Amino acid sequence: MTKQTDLKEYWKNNPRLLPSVSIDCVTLGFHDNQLKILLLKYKNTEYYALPGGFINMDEDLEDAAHRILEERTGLRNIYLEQFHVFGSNKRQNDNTHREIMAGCDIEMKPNNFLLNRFISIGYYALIDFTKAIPSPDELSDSCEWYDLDKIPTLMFDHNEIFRKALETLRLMLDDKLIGFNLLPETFTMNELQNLYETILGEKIVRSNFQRKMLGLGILERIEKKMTGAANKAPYLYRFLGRAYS
Amino acid sequence: MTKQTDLKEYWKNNPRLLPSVSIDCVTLGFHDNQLKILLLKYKNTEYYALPGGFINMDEDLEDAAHRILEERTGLRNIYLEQFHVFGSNKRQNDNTHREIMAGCDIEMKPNNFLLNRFISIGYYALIDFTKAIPSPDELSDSCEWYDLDKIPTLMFDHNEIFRKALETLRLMLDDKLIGFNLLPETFTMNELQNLYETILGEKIVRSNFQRKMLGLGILERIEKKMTGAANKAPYLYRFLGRAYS
DNA sequence: ATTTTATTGTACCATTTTGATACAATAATA
DNA sequence: TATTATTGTATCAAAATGGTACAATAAAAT
Repeated sequence: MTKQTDLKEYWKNNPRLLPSVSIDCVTLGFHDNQLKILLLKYKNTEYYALPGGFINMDEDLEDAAHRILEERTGLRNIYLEQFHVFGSNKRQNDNTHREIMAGCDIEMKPNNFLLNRFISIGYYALIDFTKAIPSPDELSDSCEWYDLDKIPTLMFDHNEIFRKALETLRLMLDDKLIGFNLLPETFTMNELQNLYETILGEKIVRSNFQRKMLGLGILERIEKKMTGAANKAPYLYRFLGRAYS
Repeated sequence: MTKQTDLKEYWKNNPRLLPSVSIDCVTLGFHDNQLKILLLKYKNTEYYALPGGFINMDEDLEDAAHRILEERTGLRNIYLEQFHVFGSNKRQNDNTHREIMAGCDIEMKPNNFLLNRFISIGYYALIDFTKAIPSPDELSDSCEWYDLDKIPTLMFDHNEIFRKALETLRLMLDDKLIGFNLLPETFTMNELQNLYETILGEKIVRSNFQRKMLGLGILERIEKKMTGAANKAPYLYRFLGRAYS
């Protein structure tokens, strides 16, 4: 499915995919003290979108989400969580689909698979920015990180999907200790705090944050990190909780 | 679709429903200090199931869930919340479907709609037990309340769906103040506490619970309720939060 | 009519958690 | 050696929570 002719054949015919159901992924990474989201831009259009895809006929929903994310990031065993299903009857737009396909020189017959109604299952993925290798799919010419405050207008209801993902993430952050999935193996307390502040969108008092985190008993203190800065060197920490799959 | 012949026609043919997607509802009520769940039993079988259904081609997902619940309870404007999608590839069993249909004297052709793969979107519904009028669907001969600790083995993955619903409900109880949907218009503090204890599965110290609930500023104190018991009469309260739709 | 009983509403105190400030320690620089 | 910026931790006040106590009271018992 890498060659253009194969691609055309694939999307012209109705492939063996589970009808009516799609997956959209809100894929978050953390870099330069900023939360970033991975977005696609379709070839020869101004349409931005969340990475997404469909479910193979014999594929578990969960597996499909992992497969889709692996194709966009190169990463396996990503931390992925379902957060909502978007099922409005009018969430799609046939013309948009046609323009996207036209951008790839693919003609859509009226009975094309994509022109059916789809509900979309939203997953959010928390990944280690340093390990991901974003790569566009066959229909898009870019797959890039965007700052959360610079998200462009997205296709269909994808902006709403993002909003709901962030809302859920904020709700679950303390409860499930999932923030660590966004950091590399080792990190300083300051990096962890910046992550929390960015996700929650509010400042936290440094000493209290440190007390809380250390009190959870989930951090292993490693050696000090000599940053080269003219001040006391911070410790590095490692997250002791189970690695999520 | 009330007569038997219509029913047969309906299920024999592939109706205009959104393929691959079903809805299952964990419908909870509170009565006699017990949480109850609404379950169906299919005609002439030993199969118990959550009330569920399908989505019409032009129907919003949310609307479909409300419609399905209205058919089983007679209630509109139920408090309904999506909590998870169940999408394992092997969650269904064709023989079970055939037995259920056989119990209704309906023959299933190999290409019958029901024999396709479905993912199921789980909703939990919190309803006022006193207002609901449970009524079975065309395929079942009973639609009844069961105590949570007396739930029989359910069809497919419905026991897991229930478990996940309860887990989500516990998580959301304090955060979203949704428990009130399970009570009638007015209630005593004791009834409210019993509800919380039942959902959370643990005892709460009475005075602290009262302090917490009154402190939220969401309860209006009405007149006293003369229970006829030989003790101080409790106040009745009304929930001041917005009524959920 | 008075006492008894069970439950309610609330006060009270001890403990824990949280919010905010202060300060000694320290890696690099001046 | 002093300076600077940041870190790790201590400390204190305020708020929230857990637990006990007790007066109030509706109906039943005496």
